[in-house]
Amino acid sequence: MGCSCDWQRLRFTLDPVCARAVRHTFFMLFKEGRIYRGKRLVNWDTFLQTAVSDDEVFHEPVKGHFWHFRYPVIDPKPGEPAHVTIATTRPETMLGDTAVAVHPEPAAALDGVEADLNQRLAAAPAKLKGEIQAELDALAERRETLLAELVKLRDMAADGRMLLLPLVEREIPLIADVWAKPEMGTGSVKITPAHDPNDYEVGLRQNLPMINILNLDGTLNENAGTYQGQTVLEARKHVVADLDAQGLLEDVEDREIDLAHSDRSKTPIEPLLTDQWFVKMDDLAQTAMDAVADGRVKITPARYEKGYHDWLSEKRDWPISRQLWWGHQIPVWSHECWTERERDECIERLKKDQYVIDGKAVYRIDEPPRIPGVDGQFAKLVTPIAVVHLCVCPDADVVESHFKAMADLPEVNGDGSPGQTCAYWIQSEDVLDTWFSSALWPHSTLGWPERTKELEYYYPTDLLITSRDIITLWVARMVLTGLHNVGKVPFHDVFIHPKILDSYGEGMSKSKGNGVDPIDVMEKFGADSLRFGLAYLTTETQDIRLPVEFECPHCGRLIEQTKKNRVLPRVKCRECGGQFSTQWAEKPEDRALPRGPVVSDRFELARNFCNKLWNASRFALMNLEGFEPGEVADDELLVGDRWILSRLATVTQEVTVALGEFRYADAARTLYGFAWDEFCSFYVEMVKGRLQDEATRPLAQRVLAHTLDVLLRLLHPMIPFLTEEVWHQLAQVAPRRGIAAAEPAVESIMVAAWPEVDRARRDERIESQFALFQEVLRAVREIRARQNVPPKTKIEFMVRCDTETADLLRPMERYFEPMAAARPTAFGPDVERPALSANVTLTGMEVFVDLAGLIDVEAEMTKKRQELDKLGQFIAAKKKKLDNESFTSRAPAEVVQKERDSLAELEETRSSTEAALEALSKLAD
RNA sequence: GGGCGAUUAGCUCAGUUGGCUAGAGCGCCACGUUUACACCGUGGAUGUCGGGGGUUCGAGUCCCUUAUCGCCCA
Repeated sequence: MGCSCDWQRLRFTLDPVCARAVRHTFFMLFKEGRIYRGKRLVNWDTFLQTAVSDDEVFHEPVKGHFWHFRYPVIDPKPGEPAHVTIATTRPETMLGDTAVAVHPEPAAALDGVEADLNQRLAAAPAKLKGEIQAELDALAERRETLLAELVKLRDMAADGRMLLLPLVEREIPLIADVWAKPEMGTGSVKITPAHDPNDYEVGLRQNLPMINILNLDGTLNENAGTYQGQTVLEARKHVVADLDAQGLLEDVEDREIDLAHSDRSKTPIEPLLTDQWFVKMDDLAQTAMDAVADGRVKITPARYEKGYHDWLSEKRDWPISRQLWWGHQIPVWSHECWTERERDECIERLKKDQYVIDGKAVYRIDEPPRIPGVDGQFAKLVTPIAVVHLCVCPDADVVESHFKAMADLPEVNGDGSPGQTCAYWIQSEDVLDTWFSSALWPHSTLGWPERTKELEYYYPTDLLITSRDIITLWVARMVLTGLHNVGKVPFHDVFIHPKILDSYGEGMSKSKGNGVDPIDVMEKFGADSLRFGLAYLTTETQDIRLPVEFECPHCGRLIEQTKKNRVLPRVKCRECGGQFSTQWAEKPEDRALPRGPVVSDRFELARNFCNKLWNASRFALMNLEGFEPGEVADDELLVGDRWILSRLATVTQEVTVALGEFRYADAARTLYGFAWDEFCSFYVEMVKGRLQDEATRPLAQRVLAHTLDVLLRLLHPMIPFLTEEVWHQLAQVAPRRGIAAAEPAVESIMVAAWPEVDRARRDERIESQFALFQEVLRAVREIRARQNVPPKTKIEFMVRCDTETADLLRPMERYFEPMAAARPTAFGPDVERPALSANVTLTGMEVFVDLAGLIDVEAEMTKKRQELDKLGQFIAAKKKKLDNESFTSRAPAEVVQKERDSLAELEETRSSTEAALEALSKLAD
């Protein structure tokens, strides 16, 4: 795409330079106590035996059951129920239950739900009212039958009643927690903190034990007692049967369950509680918030700052462990201590270690909380009494090998007899979240922690351009690590670009197959078109639709891209029946087919523009033969020259400002309009004649070469290849160029200076003079088209206007011939309307084309009537506005005056149009 | 559920601080290959600015509300 990458300094986050920065950062954070180990539920794929991220999980409804079980109450008091009934879709998880919850305020909770439903009922369309009413009825019923029971249970919970978990024979508490929804199920809910995300939250709130019953392969572990070794589904069957046998199965409902599946293995996900490493975010997050709040980092468009702040202000700790086979392995070595003596000896040894004393190795002791109430019970909890974690300084390899060697040290028992090898340091098998190394990118790539000259020179960088879904994952973390490690923000500006959607308004993704392969676009339209096309699309909005079609390589016809065909490796053309391959073609027989490229209007626009620019450049180069550089004196310049130079200065200004504010689409659109509608359509056309004449040629060449030179430089960021090529060709004919002073051009446009705004060239008078000319030219062309006068037939015209306007138009006389095959015969106030003529009335001007023998009176009269009709409407609207007292008295004076002037002009136009119509009707008679 | 964005011509999009007789490209219609360009030129047709309310002399633009769609977070 023509990106100017620094190919001399390639980096990959896993290479030694970046890896060192990762180790260094981890060590520092560990030493500062910002890294700790904690529990977290992950999506566990039991088939692949790996954790998968949330976006690799899809939900699919499957047929299942809702089983209602009774848990016996231990020592119920008189009047209290002997059982609590819970309902579950995953019976086997009851083996890991550590509580049953009821709502602390069941009546109030039901009131809330009811109020909510009533509100929805009032607002709902008629066809949904029935459904909501049914829900309300069910709720009322529930209030009758269940509420008293729930209140009783809540009181029992407050009184500390325990339940006996069946099969496992474990005592578990009845607790009050808002997670229990009185409107759902039985109103009581079993709590399995190690196997359900919501229950996990409850477990944290209520300080419940978390019992993991699952092995990594999806079979049950020793905590499941007699069910150990069974798969989840086997255990489910047996648990249900055993509870049934004990008379504890109350009911079974059929139910659709929204089950999470792994995208990769397509097997159901098991939520699993695992040990993970976290980075504490409290003050780190604050530094990143401050950097944006005080403007050291500016996010564009500004609305994205809100998301950045909201996310950071939650200060949620950053889980950095990933269970993947690749990545930076977490540089922590752990030792599990199963006895207090073992723990104490391990710590003693570390305290005396020279590396620890020198601060080159740091350790932390994790003492998992002893689980209350379940010790000695059926569930034997395999938890060491302490785990010592060691992190070593990455700078000295010896430190690491020193501790690695400890693994082999024989432990000596207190009585001097040899014991087992205990100081066994095991490195975590997990790897770091890729965002951990990516977060360091702005400084790790420059050699940090070394104070390299690259770091000195390039850091902080200027601008990061990225996608909005990555603001929190990446941008925030780069800011925070940059501040932590280097002490300075990594960049001053962040520009968030819009996202391209397909014709259905959906984001592009690999699984949907609706992505557009940029290689396809480049092969079909060229790299410049892709780049300019994208710049043209880069507006301030957040999404852009890019509908694409397949182009049949056999017949060239366009085939709509549908949800069906966009994922196919080969597509058959409906028109010609020919088959072609797509970006998904992998099999040799598919790849052998001709490729059907994906095309879009958006890239056609860009391609056409590049083509136009190329042809205009070609014209210029052809006509620069014999070019001689030379200073251009102001008084030599013609109106056309002054005009294009004035416009060039304005456009340079606009584009420079737009790029500075990241308004890429504005810059692209401005340049598109200038290059096509002004440079090509007017300047090039006007200069043609002058280039044929030896006397006028040198000056015209100098202005043309200069204008092209500046235009190329302005377009170069968006059209790098074409502009570079033209730049070189221009250097062949005009190695020295420029209008103020001819200077040698640099060898590549890549290193050419950005054009400076030549303010002195900006000339409003010239621009309005030129606008007059353009208006008259358009009028003449319009009459020709309207009257069907063949393009080659020369016509004559005259303009009635005031003398001032006539003076402005007269120097442009010569351009009407080449541009409209027309010759002006008179300008000024004395111009009389020719007998046989068509006219166009402009503000302050009337253009007459003498059409003796050519005129189609009827067509002309129709046109005039249409014009009068429209004018009448405009005049009526203006009059109404000006008759409105409150407008004339309250609107600013200049606005009112503007309206008055405009009304006067419209009325003038109307009277001359009426006169023209009258003259025509006389002719018709 | 919360946040952000979109809704303007058949399609894809512009429209700065309210002053608009609402623009562009593609597509459409008519004419035209004049020696840079048919990936072109000239001209033309096309809009209740999603719906409803409000503020204002004046609303595509500001406020409220509602609908539909998309994205992010829970």
